[in-house]
Amino acid sequence: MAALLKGEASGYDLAKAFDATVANFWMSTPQQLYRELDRMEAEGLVTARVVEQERRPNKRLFSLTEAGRKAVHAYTAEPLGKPAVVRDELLVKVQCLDAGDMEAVRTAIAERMEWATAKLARYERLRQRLLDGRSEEAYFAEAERIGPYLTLLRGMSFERENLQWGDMALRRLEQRTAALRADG
Amino acid sequence: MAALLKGEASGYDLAKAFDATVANFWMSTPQQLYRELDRMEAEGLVTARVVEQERRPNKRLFSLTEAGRKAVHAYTAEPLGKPAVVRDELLVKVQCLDAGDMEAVRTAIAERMEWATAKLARYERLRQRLLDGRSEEAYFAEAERIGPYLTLLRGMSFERENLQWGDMALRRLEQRTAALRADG
DNA sequence: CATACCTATTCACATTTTTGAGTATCAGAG
DNA sequence: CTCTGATACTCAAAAATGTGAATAGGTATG
Repeated sequence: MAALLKGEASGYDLAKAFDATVANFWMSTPQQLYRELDRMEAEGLVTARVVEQERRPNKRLFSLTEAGRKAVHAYTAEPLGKPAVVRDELLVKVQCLDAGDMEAVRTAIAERMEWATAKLARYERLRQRLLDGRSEEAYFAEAERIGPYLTLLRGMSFERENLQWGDMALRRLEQRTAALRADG
Repeated sequence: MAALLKGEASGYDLAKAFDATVANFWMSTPQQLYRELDRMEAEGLVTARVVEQERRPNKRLFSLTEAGRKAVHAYTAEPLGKPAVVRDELLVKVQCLDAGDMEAVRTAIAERMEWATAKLARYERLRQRLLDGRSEEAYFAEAERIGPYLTLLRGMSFERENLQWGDMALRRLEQRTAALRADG
């Protein structure tokens, strides 16, 4: 979770930033964040600074300590435990499609595609903001941090794949129902 | 979990079949399977049939009941709760790459690529087994069940994307270290 | 003939994740 | 002036998941 601390931020800020940037490969609820932050504070990896706000509830701004920075470094160095965890209900439905409600599955795929389109658009906006007018080449050469950009690209390619696959699947299903109808 | 019951099978069989076919979008431990099977038996969605084996421990063969079949149908019809859950440690490391151990992250990406290659090969073998000599066109037209084939294709495109992205990322990182060295 | 791994399942426990609410303040809409 | 919604958290409890080992016979390897 230390992944998200590249600047000072409140738990609330993080929860939102999460959605925008890392939701792609890691999901989380606010509760989890706060718990982790508390834990990390106890371990001395982050420090909290309470900011009194006149017209808002107080918030705690967290920042990485030297120890935290080291922990991040150590984390990246250690071998990765598991390859990846994917859990996609849509694909479960597609898997049982032949014994299930074909029409509903089709709708579900279409919905997923819409959703992917929207996400792709958001990613693209974020990407343009990161690039800030520069070419990708220039960005990779100049930018301070390229990690987030690389993960963003992975998220984009994932959503594009979703779209392509969905398109293919819908076409195939249509062909099939047409063929089956013709067959009797 | 009802997703995997298209034929009679023991818990052990399922656990293995899982790895081969659905591990792609759903992960599970044996315990979870057995627990779910017990639960589903209690709910009447599956029936168990004990098979005595001379030279092996006895096993219970499960099959879907009519109620189970209906439950599957109902499941595919209901709207999907969450889009998907991805949780990839590699991308977390890539995200912190700039504050972490660049060399280690590079190794991790390379490892992931090897792993993806292996997985792709297994998927391809499975695909050939499903096609069984037929063309894809023919398969979609004739086959009894196309759901598993569609999810398999999704798994394959996912791994291919992993490879492409990894390749790109490694190239960029190399370029960058070269550029930074030249810069001082 | 010892060793290790495969079948087939179960148990107990630990950890994680999710769910759903509760607290409190302020801004803007109607 | 009330109501909704955003900010900024916290708590308790349930549900799901994962860990690690125990059991117990069989089969293949050296």
